[in-house]
Amino acid sequence: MASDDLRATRLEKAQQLIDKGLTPYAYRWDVTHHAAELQDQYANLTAGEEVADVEVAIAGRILARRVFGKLAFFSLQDETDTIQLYLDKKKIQSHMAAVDDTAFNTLKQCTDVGDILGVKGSIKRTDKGELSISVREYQILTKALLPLPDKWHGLTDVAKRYRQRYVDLIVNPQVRQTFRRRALITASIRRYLDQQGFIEIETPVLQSEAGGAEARPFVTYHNTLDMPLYLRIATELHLKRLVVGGFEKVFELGRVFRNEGVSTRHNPEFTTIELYQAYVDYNDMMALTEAIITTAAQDVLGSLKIKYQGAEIDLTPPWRRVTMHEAVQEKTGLDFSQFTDVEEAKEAAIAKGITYIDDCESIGHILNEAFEQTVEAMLIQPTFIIDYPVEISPLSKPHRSKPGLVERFELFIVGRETANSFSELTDPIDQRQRLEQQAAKKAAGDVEAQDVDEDFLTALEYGMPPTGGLGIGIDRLVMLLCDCASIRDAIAFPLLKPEPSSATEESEAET
RNA sequence: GGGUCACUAGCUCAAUGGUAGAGUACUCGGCUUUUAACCGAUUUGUUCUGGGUUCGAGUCCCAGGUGACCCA
Repeated sequence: MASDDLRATRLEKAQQLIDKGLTPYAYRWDVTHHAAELQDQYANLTAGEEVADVEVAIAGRILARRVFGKLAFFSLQDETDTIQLYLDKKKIQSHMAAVDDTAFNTLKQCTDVGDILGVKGSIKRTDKGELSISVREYQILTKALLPLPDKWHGLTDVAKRYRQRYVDLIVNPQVRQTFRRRALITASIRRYLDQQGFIEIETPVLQSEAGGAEARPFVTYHNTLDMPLYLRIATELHLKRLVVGGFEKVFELGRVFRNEGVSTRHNPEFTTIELYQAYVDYNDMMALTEAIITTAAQDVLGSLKIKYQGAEIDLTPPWRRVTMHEAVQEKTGLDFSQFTDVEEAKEAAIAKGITYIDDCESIGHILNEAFEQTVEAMLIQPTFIIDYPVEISPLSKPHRSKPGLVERFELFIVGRETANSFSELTDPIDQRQRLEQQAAKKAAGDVEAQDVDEDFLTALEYGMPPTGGLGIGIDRLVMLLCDCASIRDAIAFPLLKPEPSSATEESEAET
């Protein structure tokens, strides 16, 4: 096959290096500069000008080769940027005679696009205006055996980009930028919370009961304890135990796992931050949500006016606050607070075109369906939807003035739920009843309902201070701030089905 | 879960049911200011998989795989 031919050619070149007493896989290279530094430092160097009395050393991957008889130009890419190498035969041969008396030929014959090269040299800007390193010495640090994708068209096959993210990262600079920004976003959030006096405490991923959210968990098994375990679906119940224990500002930024479908907005493992602050309520959490997200946007993008998939989003606080009832009434004309009977509410909703509500067992559930179907996608600018029905909020404190509702909000940006928060339910008796209702739904076959977490209830009986809690979907925040259309663009290694060929190899290996 | 679309050389893509092609990459030769370098030459295939229709299938039909988009 042709790919094997290409590989064989490169293996042959690696052997040629060995035959010359060189190695295709070096041990180290002293790097003094990065490409971006040099581009910046010599930005004012004019075309044709040289700075011969410096020596810089950089290393990176060869992205392009333009080879002439006694001169060559390579483009070298390191983590920061690319820079051109000016490779003059005479200069290289005179400096490298001791190592390889045919050093320029070796460079021409044994290097390929994709190889990793270390170079030392001085600085010049060529007559054509390209900043270059005028190379005195080089070393092939790593010989690549596989060719990079087409230099002009790049790698566009979406499946291949996700499966071979390393190739995607090499050839698509904007992908590197996304993951650099992702790291800046999480660092910004941690820094801000640290400044506010929060501490991060890690809670268990493996749990005997998966609670804190309505979702189907992954199941695993502990051999020596001989018991099933669940991968956490939320960090909520353990962080609240820490509040009971006396931590007043606590959070965890980490991975949770939900055994559900994959889409442009869902990956089975995703990252959330949950934080809990004693002695405050959901109003304080709205202010904190604004602060965390605007700080991250400023730190990463330097602006609160951002573009997402062509839409202008203005993150300047304060963000609009509207109750779920008002939002639904605005779109449908239905005032769900007027209904007293489930069937009556159902008929009214169906008349307005709301579908899939046959199984709804409460007015609150119908309201939520109406919200998801008519309002959610319209919430492009940041909007807090507040005051949810108690039936869909088993962990929130009852609203202090609106019966049937809880003190809860969700933040929507570009039509997507981005944060979820409530005044936490601290009454252990009420909490027990709500969890028992969940358990009854689970017993009736609802795979997303939670179990009664007895130890959590015990903790509440020792007394939890009034507490505001907040969860933010980090992947969705990264999507927003990095302009990613799919959650897979915000996750370095999203979950994919194994390729068919590797699956058959595995089944063969079993025997 | 349902619908639509895609899958051809390492990469990006062509090909009325009638000999599978181009660009790029690779290989060889030339070249000291290129930057998608250029010029000349050679080479590159499980057309996603398995069936079927047909004298003949990359193309039409059926089933499956993987993915994208939309809907739930």
